[in-house]
Amino acid sequence: MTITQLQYVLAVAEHQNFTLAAQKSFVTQPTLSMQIQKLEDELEIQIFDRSKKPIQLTEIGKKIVEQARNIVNESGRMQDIVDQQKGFIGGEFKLGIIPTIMPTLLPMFLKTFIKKYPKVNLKIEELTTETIIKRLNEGHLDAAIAATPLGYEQIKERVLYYEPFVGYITENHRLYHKKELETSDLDIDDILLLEDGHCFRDGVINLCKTPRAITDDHFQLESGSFETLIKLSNEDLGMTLLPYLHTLDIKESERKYLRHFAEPRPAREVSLLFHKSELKMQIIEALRGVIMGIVRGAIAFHNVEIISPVQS
Amino acid sequence: MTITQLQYVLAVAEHQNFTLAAQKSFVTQPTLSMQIQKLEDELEIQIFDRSKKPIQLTEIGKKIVEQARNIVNESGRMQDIVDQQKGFIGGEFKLGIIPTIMPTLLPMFLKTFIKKYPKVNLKIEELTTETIIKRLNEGHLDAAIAATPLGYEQIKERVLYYEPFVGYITENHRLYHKKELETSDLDIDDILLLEDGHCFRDGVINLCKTPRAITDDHFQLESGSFETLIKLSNEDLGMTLLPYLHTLDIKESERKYLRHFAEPRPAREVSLLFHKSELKMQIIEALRGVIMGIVRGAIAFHNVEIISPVQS
DNA sequence: TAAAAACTATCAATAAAACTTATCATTATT
DNA sequence: AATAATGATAAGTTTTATTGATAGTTTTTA
Repeated sequence: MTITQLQYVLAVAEHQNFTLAAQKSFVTQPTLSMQIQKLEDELEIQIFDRSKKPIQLTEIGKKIVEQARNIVNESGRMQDIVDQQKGFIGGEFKLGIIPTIMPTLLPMFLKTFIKKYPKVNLKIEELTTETIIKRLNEGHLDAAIAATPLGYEQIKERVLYYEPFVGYITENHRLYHKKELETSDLDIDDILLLEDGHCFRDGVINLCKTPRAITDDHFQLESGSFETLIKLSNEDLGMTLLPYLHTLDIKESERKYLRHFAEPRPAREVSLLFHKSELKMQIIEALRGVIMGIVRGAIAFHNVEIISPVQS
Repeated sequence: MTITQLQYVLAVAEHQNFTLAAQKSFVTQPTLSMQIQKLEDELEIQIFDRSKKPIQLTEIGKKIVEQARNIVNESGRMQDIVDQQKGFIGGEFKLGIIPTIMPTLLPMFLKTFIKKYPKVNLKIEELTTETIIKRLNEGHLDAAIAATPLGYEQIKERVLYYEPFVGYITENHRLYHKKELETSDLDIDDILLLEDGHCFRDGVINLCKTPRAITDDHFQLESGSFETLIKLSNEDLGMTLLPYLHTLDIKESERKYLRHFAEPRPAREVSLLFHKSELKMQIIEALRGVIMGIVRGAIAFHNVEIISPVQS
């Protein structure tokens, strides 16, 4: 049994197709077929059920894949150990970010990060939370930034900051004349929300359970942009909640519609996610350090109470 | 990086000698040298400091070895997974047993075990607790039976049974005329004990802290046999404590010296030990099943209160 | 339903690697 | 200083992984 064979198995398990898996592994299809057969012969089991199309894992195959992933991960960590010892922070690093965090957070830390760690070859992708989890489990992402808590067994979460929501309320709304909002003011049917996991923290109001928040009788919204929400809100279709950082670049003419909350402020928890195998942990820690530093900076220059990073 | 290379590294780390490590790995010395160099080149670090004699691990080398052991263990588990799926219980299994448990316990379960699991090629070695821990960590033992608790980070313990101690008290001893002993009767300076970890359980009296129990002013004892203790006791050098199973084959003429304890009986905890990686877990479970069954049997045929297996 | 496409297995040839024997260089031991 | 022990190096051999070509299936398309 070789590590290479295990990598081939993982590739086939993932793509459910020998030819494609071979391409992704940068070998020809016969190479991959033969190596997998060799492994199957050695273990005296069938890993894949080739009669089904697309190819399926056998029962035992699923366990083999799980263990193979484990071994391949642990092998990958060998280089991590060396890097860590050398104090080397570098190499390819794939980071996923959800759409509602990407435009506000990324510009804040990217420049600082690539300047501080020039040897890291950062590859950033905008992905949904669902895709992020899948990619992290498959090892195609090294880390991700998303709204939490998610509570996946295989994924670790490190809170970066809590981002309060700010109400966006136009003239004709019943709450327009309130100076400060209370969580008790909120009527769930009256708020325009995005689909991804916004959690009002500490269980004040937990909106996690509404995967597609906007399911009014009249319309459904699947856009991922707060711009859309603002526009809809301007059309008097309801109030909306914007994460604080998004409110920083709202047009001057619309700022008058912003209403902050009184304590306890509803907020979304934004965390750095990574696989529990903790591969490339030095880079993850470096990234976390940079972002947390930036967040502390943001507090200094803006409203101290707006962004509250986790104590540590 | 290959699994074979990692195995070579482990061999050298263990034997501190390339030539010997090569022999143990069933390859020639140049093969091993070259493969290790290749790995060092690939990782761009030195794993071994060849200037020191015997060869030493570098700082980073120690971490590499730790991770290598991890990967090799996980690789070994692949066959376990297959075996488990097939319901196959077989292959080589190396079991260590401490000297004070070996003669009484082994005859009780060996026949049953090899009959029930004929495909297991059991290799049993009598070893000290210290050696057992070392071998389990190095992967040269699959499991062991010893007095517990030991509390090693890397080693898991599964209690097999609690074996009460029975006093052996000759005519001239002050306690000879007591029908039943109390733990409060015991005078630690007056008892002949073996060196290995006898623990009076539940903190009644904890003798774990006396690594070499017999350190009288007059003599020291390093024998590992209760026979010796009995003979010394017969010479009026003090009373002794014998594990219950050892009292079963004491000569008729000496049985009159045996004194059982009143509750709470001091006892030693006897456990099955194995590495936390849980390699060959099916065989370990099979072994545990057989021994626990035998212990239950012993209770049925002897004194129910003598051996109390852990509830489960 | 026949033809085309997609996909995996097999075979022979080749490139890469792991391994061996022989030998050298260096470091301990006598 | 001689000897033994030990690891590195070199050249040659064996083994293994990989490739390109192709055959055999199954699925998709026309």
